[in-house]
Amino acid sequence: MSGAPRRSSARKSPAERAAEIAEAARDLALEQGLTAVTLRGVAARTGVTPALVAHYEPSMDALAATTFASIVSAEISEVERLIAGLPTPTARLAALIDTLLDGTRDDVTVVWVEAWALGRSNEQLAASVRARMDAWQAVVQGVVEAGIASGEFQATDAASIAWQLLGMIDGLNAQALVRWGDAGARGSLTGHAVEGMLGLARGALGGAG
Amino acid sequence: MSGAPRRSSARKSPAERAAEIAEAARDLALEQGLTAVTLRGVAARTGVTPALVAHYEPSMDALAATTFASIVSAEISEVERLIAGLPTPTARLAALIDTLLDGTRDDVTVVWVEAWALGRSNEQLAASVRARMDAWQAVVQGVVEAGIASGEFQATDAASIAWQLLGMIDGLNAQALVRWGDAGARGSLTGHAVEGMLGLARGALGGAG
DNA sequence: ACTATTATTGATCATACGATCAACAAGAGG
DNA sequence: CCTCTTGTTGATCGTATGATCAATAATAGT
Repeated sequence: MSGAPRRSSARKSPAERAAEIAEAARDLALEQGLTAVTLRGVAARTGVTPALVAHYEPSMDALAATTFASIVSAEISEVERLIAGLPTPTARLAALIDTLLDGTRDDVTVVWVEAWALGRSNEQLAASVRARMDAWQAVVQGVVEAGIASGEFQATDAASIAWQLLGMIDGLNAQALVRWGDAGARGSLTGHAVEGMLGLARGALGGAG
Repeated sequence: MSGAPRRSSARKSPAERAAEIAEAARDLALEQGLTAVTLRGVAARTGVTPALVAHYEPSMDALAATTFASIVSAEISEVERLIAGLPTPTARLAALIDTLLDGTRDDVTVVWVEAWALGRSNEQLAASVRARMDAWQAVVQGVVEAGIASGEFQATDAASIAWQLLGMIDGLNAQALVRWGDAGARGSLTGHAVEGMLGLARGALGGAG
């Protein structure tokens, strides 16, 4: 008799419930894309009513924006942690390229591509996309600047190079989304391309990982 | 009195009407994105009833796919025509990169980005995207192969290089969609990157256009 | 123990989407 | 001029979305 289905979800503190909703939205976005972050979808995943989700979130546009921010921020932190231990800018850049192109983050790529598309009708999301792009660029720019300072890289405009590299990575990952099959030589060719931008000798970035 | 609004649209031959609908869908996609290619949207633009559009198109998924194919095919033909007159593979590659990154095709870029996103729930569109990507890749690969044959380019895997270059271009254009403001150095940096891939001397691709 | 607060629900509204079908009307063929 | 074909419409169905609001129930405070 103890298993009698409770009609209403257990009452929780606002902070706890808000965290639950945010987590449900995040998981949903990673599994099925930002498009799946819907009022009813998030509600079902959290185990509550659509009305409660609406009660906690100002609007679904806003939830999409914060969900995107949460996912990408985590990605950035993860990569920062990964390259922090490496000794030289060259090694850090090679590792960054390698990990971002190894195909283990396709779920995040889906979120990026959808965010670009949805951003055209969701201004909050668009703003969040711009902010996260800036954050990514800052990370890459930092590595490039360090390489210039140490004399490893022959270049002047670290900011533009960072944008260029991110564009390459995003484009290749987006392609792989549709063309999963030849994820092969992505890494090493990108390495050669970056060597060209940085005035490095061929193979300086170590080819594929 | 002659201006009495006719209740029904003038009757036309199926071929003519089908062409009207296709054109309306195309224009709509270029102006507002593939998402705007809706039953009611296309109908309003054509000046007919939603039911008539449904009568001519097997499904809206199919219309999205053919509309995408139409737009991208036109883009490919245009670029092919543009580079056909140039003397060397180096000049053709430089012109190709330059025209695809000059920002005059942002409407097509929107269609591409939306197609990547929508393709996840529209299998016909996804197939169309794959086909058009292959077509683009064939064009670029042809130029690269010619450059290898003539000895201008130092490379072996023309196919992979073509994919890499297209990925770079797509990614940079997608970025520019959100970050329109610094469209500046895209071109020349991409040139240096490609020089790196092809074993060319720095500046061989002529820098920015 | 009683009350005030508020987390939570059920019902409902308005909108937009794709799709179908009987009925109408414009033109073609005899 | 009449009839048959068919391009075209109006109405309608089913679904999915975001959003709002009065009512309920569980907790916190006294």
